Amino acid sequence: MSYSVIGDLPSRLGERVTVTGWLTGLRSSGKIAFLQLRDGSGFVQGVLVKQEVEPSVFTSVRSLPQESSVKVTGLVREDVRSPSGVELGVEMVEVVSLTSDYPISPKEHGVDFLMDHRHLHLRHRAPWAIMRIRDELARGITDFFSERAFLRFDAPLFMPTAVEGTTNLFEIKLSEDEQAYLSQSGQLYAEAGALAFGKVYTFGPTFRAEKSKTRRHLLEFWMVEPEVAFMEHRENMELQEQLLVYLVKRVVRERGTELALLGRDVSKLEPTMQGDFPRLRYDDALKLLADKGLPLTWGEDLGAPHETALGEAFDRPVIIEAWPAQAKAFYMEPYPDDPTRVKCNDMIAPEGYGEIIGGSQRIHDYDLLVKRLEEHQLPKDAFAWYLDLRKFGSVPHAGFGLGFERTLAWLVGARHLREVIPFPRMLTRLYP
RNA sequence: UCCGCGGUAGCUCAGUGGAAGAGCGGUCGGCUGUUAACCGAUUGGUCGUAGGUUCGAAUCCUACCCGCGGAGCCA
Repeated sequence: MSYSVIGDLPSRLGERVTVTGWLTGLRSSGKIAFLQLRDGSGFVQGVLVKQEVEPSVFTSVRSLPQESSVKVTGLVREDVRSPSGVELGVEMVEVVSLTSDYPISPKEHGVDFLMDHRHLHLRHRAPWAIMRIRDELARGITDFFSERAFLRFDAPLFMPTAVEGTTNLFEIKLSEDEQAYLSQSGQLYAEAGALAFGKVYTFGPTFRAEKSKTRRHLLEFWMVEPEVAFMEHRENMELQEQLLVYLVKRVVRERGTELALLGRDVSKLEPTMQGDFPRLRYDDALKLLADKGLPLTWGEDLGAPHETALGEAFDRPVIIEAWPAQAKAFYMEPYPDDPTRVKCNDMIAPEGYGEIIGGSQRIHDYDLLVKRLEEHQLPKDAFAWYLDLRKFGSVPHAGFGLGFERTLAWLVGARHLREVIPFPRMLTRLYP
């Protein structure tokens, strides 16, 4: 026997089908029962009329608890009252497994309760819609780069040393006298990849041991890090903009049902689809912030309120470029006419979602990079291989890192990053 | 690490010194088109933990634990 998929039912009007899935809810009166069914591909309502089936079938179905697993056979028919336009006229219900005391009722629940039951919560509508959009976004990323002849290049997760300073790293004890750290960025390895393959990108998990308890932080999150040989600062920003435009267009086009289910106001994403992201130099950003009553001294990094203010000042992502060298990482290429600034940029999402991209042109001069390592008191031995990239056929190159969950949270309008990853890892959350 | 808020029924919460409550969920019954259905009945408690004040503490005080939001830092 072959089973049908709920998501396909609108195209199968008039057919007798059997769907497999779970009962998300049930309402009944003395003579009619409504079964809310879910199979992962979508949702459909089954209608069971008492006088059309065996009396015992009606009685047993009426008392099925929420989340019982079932196989339901019936006729697919049109109904204007259904959100998907179709419902299932139920003829037979086979119970696969009865459930009792399912903890998530169809009423309001708190965050902590839902996260304690995340393994079950994922079955419900909002997580369902978000995970389908997450999948679309991930495939959008691989398609975007694949279409542009980038090689997917997987960076290691165990690292011998820090990429940018030793704080905020999770330590892993390999043996009594050897330790490693969980990767906080695959960038350095992506640079090796760029010099081997021209255009590469990494896409994988990243770890930051920051004591941050905010809606914009996870201990474990996914990052996309493209790196391109012979690409410089300006092209780097163009690539970032193209990627964002592509991803937003794709998600809006392919996942409209899910965005609607989440109540996302898609009109807020339209400006982004037009491209043409505003670009501010760091100094201009400072002026804009001062006008908004958020003054900063030159050289300081932006704080959360500054980021929010900048993000809210525009209807699409805003790029902040040409930062003071002192506020940025050691590997960033300085401007030749002004070594106090580096060729880098952040991209800040609108609607208060904060920084979603950090990118830069990397230093390709051997001596300058050695000098920077010394200035930042980083161990030169550990970076010997990284210096080799500047010793053997060094070229200008650039890249960036895109925070996958932050981008996704913005697209779906999530209140917190923990909503957009299947099992969030936070300071206070390792279970389930 | 710091600042603010919170912890009462399975869930969401009210109760701020005088008899532990409501809605939802569960259970039983009713209802032929429900959309978080509705109606009736019923079930349900270590008031975060420990100590203190008081004739009397969910309520006031102290300490601790846990969670939520934010800051710093970052994507």
